[in-house]
Amino acid sequence: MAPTGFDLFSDRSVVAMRVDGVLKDLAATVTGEEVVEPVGIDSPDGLAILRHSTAHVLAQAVQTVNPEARLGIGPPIEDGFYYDFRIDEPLTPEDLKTISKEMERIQRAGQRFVRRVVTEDEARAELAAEPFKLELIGLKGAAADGRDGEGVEVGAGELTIYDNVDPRTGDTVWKDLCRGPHLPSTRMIGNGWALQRVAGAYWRGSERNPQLQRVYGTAWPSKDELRAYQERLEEAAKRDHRRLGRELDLFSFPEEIGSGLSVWHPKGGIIRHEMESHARRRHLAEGYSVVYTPHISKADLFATSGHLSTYADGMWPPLRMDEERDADGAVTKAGVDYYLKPMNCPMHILIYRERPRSYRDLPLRLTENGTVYRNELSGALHGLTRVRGFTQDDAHLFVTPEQLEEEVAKVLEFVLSLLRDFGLTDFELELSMRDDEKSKWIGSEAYWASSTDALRKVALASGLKLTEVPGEAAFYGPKIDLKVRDALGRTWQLSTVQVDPNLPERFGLEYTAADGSKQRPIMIHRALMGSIERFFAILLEHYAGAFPVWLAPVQAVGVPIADHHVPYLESVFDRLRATGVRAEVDASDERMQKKIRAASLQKVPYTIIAGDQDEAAGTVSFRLRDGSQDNGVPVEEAIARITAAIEAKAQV
RNA sequence: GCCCCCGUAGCUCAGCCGGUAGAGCAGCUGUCUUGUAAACAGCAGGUCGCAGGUUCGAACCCUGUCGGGGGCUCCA
Repeated sequence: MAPTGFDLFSDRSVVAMRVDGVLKDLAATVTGEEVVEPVGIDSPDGLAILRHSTAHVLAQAVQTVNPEARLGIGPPIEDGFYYDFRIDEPLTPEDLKTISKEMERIQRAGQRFVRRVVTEDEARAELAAEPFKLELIGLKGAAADGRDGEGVEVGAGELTIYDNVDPRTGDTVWKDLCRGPHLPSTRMIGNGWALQRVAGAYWRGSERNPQLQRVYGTAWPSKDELRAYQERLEEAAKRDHRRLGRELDLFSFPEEIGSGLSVWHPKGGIIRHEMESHARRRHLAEGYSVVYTPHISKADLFATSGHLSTYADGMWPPLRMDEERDADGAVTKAGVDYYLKPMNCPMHILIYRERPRSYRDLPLRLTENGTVYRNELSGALHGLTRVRGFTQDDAHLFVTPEQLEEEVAKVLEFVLSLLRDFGLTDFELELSMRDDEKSKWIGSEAYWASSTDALRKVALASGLKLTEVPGEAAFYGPKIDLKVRDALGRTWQLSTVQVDPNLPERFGLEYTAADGSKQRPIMIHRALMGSIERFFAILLEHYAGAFPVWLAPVQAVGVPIADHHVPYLESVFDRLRATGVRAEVDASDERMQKKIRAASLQKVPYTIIAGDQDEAAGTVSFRLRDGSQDNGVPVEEAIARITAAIEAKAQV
């Protein structure tokens, strides 16, 4: 008899195997000809299998508790799994407890996951009560027919059903259409899992389809790993910028103003001001010109740019100006529609077009922190990262085709350098290109080839990790996106550099070349932080509120040991403030311990303490955010230390 | 926009089956003057998001609406 994975691997942490590169259940047989590798539960594949099997147990539990529940899909995802159900009554947190109990019961029963190959007709008969599964069978059938190009590989495989078999009776207690593989038994799931929440999700991701109830869960090889994961979530929650924004009094979203529209409090305002003014100084040094444009414009501008035809849904509704009506309400004079701007580029283009341009003017680099308004879906709004009004640190560079590559290189170098100033260091690039689906793209083959090539060269020269993604380009040109990894290891897409010959075309932009001919410039769209609000949120979470000294809203707080030390501390702090340090003495009627605690909760970089000893010696005592002390520092040195840290953009 | 959950003092939260609200912190006022994360006492603070409805009576039940959260969707 041919051996199975169970014969080959006795180690209990092996949950599946890879046979000639294909994942299989341990129960599968091998001939001895293949290359067979064990899949440990700790490996990425093993974890996915664990989570997938847990999702199955969830589904079985839901159908046990509520036999009316119909099954959607239940795949493993990062850190966990989900399963979608159609249930008439919405699931409550109480239901999750009941379901968890049932899942534990299924685990204890030690049901075996048994793979069974079925024909399409058999599958349809067995799953007649599961409309969504039938739909999946139909999709797979279509793929097998070769009608869907990418389905060939998938379609070549068989339809399989996994039976959950009671080991004592040998009865099949539950089954599900599934490709597998699975753990050998429900018992191997262990106790490292938890159900997390319920959410709505459209069937197969389309809002035209019915909305199902999705149960999210997480699963790990052990309870300890589950706890560690839960602690990571708690740590992330503590850093949530919405929470820190409130605790540190940085910004808010007054209901009276409207959803997704932020106001910046003094402490948030000073941080943002420092960020913006530093960036602006560097832009000026880099040959950019600062421009300002209004927040609204007549509809024509966005008709010319094309935004109104392709993006009207994402724009705020128009404001109608100067319309006149008679007593009956009939229009006697047509009004003009104005729109809040969703992008700055059309206005920058108008600045370019304001006078004839020569090749000597190029590259022309226009930059603006331009506030734009987009009508985001209410359900998509999220703190500062997804809002309806935000400020782009936008730039539009007008170049000759010959200048494109060199200019893109300079932009990328500049972007990286400026992001490093903010303490971000871990970057990756993504090059979005066209694919072969010709109808989607405008512009010549030669243009795509040369511009994509220019971006690729620049990206490779940066030495950063580069991923090429065909098909992801804008319809008019390729782009480079820059992703950054934060202190928690999460990646954020920040900067983007896009090549665009389309808008210059639409607006008929020209420059006079050296030979006197009229030529069309190419435009480079470039956002660096992207949205300043979102960038701020990312930095806030990256630093957990403990900003580097130059960004900290209050850089030093003075804590007198007793009231009569206030004048001495004030004399030191007067000098600090004179050098531009944001420094305040806490002269309130509180215990010094409490003042230290307050400064600490506000994440102030330097707490400066002085009592009799310091006053007598002409020194102060430092307390840093990590609780460390440096006592008896001469005033002169203390001031130098703080100003040096600000100057160096140091973290302390 | 869709589904589910939530909305009580500046913040965090309590308020059993309907009987018109309570704590801690923060604030203010006093007392105490103290070497590295919370002194003590007192005072003040809410038409329970808003608008309707049911009821003798609503923070609590119903409807709508605004706002928030988790997802889905979208992201030129």
